[in-house]
Formats: sequence, C-alpha cells, structure tokens
Amino acid sequence: MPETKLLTSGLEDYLEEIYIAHLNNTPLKGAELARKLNISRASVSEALSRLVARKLIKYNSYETISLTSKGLNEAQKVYAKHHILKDFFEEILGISADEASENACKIEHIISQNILDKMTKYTNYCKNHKELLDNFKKENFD
Amino acid sequence: MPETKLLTSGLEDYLEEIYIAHLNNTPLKGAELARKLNISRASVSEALSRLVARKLIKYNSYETISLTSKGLNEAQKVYAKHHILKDFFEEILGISADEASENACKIEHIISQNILDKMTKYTNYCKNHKELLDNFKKENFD
DNA sequence: ACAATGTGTTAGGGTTGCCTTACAATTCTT
DNA sequence: AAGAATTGTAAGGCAACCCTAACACATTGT
Repeated sequence: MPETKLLTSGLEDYLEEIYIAHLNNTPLKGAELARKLNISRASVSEALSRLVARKLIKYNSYETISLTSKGLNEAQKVYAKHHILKDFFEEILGISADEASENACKIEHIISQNILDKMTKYTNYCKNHKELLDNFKKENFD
Repeated sequence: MPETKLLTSGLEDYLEEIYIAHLNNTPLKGAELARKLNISRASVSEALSRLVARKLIKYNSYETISLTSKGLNEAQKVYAKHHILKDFFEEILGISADEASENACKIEHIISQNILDKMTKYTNYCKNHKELLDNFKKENFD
C-alpha cells in the first residue's frame, strides 16, 4: 500500500486516455492526446516527460505513446475506479452517461479504495434486486 | 448558475472551516485555522487575503475571522455537499465516520449538484426502507 | 510593566500544471 | 524532392498552493 502517491490527478488523466487508446488499438501521439484532453501540445509534452520520468510510458518524439507494464498497471487501476463510479451514478442514481463519466473522471483520483469496494458490492447487490431500484425510480421521476 | 468557479478547492476548505467555527460560536483566528488545517501560518495569511479579496470573509489582523453574507452563502453550500456525501457513505455504504468525512472533504469540491441532489433523494429513500439496507448489510459483513 | 508567548506578515523559494509564441523536426502530399 | 501540414519542444509567463525564516505586533501572566 503505497502511502506516497505515485501520480497526481493530472497525470492519471493522461494515463487513462493513453490506456483507452491502448484498449482501442488506436495509435496515440502527443498532438492527438492534446486534442482529446483539450490541452495545449506544449503542456502535453511536459506531462509526457513526467510520465516517462516515472517510467509509466515509453515515448520518443513522433512515435506512438505506449504504456510500460507499470503504467498499464496504474492505468488499469484508474480505469477500474472510473468504471465503478460511472456505473454507480448511472445505474443507481440514474445519471446520464455523460455526466456520470465527467464526475467519475474527477472523483476517481481522490476517493478511497475502501469506499470503491463497498460501492461495487452495493451496485451489484442492487442489480440483483431490481425491484428495490424500480421502486425508488417510481418515486423519483423528476 | 456561475460557470466560472468562484472558489478553488483550497479556498473552499478554508471557508468550510471558518463556517464550522461560526456554527460553534467559536472565535477563530488565523493561527488556529492554520493548526486545524495543518498548514503554516504564512499560507493561511495568504489564503485569507484571497478570501478577503473575493469578499467572502471579513478579517483584520489579530481579530476574529468572520463571514460576509456572500461567504456564508458559499460556505453553506459547501457544507451541505459535505453532509450529503458523508451521510451517504456512512448510512448506505457503511463507511466509518472518519473515512466518510475525509472523502467527503475532497469530493465535495468537484461533484455536480445534480448528482448530489439524486444522492440526497436516494439516501432518504433508503432510510425510509430500512429493510433493503439491512439485507445488503447481512450479505456483506466483511 | 515587561518578558514570554502567541499571532501575523514579508520575503524568498519551490512545485505542479496550464498557457502562448516561436521555432525545429518530421511526415505527408503532390 | 519540396513545400505544406503536422507534431514536438523551448522559453517565458502566470496562478494557486505550500514552505521556512525572520521580524513586527499583540496579548498575557506574574
């Protein structure tokens, strides 16, 4: 259990986006990443250096960004968190996919693992007992 | 709906602490605030200037910090968010008070109002249907 | 009243992270 | 191959936070 945080929120966002490209088998370069995250190429360039320094990605100018195994590991953790949160927001609270994702993206960096674990169990429990949720929804058609 | 954020996360933390002192009728000075937040007196001094500049607090050296009506308003909003999150974590997910509070403290600054609203309704719904929660808890005594 | 203690500010630093502008290197297109 | 387009990097800035050290000012206690 690393008490010292390896990654800042910002770097986790970059890493996550790189991971998504990896999942999609889509080659990703800095400029494209900048577009995706709505950040200047210069800032992305800096961030990639930081990620390389921390040995989370491999990257040489003009080439495709790739994850090291350490980076893949970290990215998967972040991505899993994202998923748990998004799922909860959507399925339990009935939030739209976009809003759920947006919020998950910010919260994933700071919420404790313990809460995420409980949340996972909870969401699963509710999915297996649909009737409970249906009742809630019935009472809350805004 | 102010699209431009009035307060950064950091300033919201200061404001919240000031608000709690206000609720408790406890006079609060900079040094005490520094102790509470575990931050140097110098940093607190800076932060207070920023809060004064934004007209959220009234403050003169060596006097007690007080909220303007604008500040009170903002503080109440932050505090309400904190409460909703903490309550949800504790009551629904069964998280300890400390951990619930710690997490709420970070998430309150970034989560959308819409999600908080739904979360409030949801928590209330569950409180009125205890049996559902009891079942969940029975299946999840870690 | 005056020393000890507590409080606040300034000055000088540091980090992260973002920006723009300008230039360099590469790749694409014709 | 050569110019156009894309991509990357440097340099210089800025804001939010945080720190320590040193000093000024206030309050308290004996």
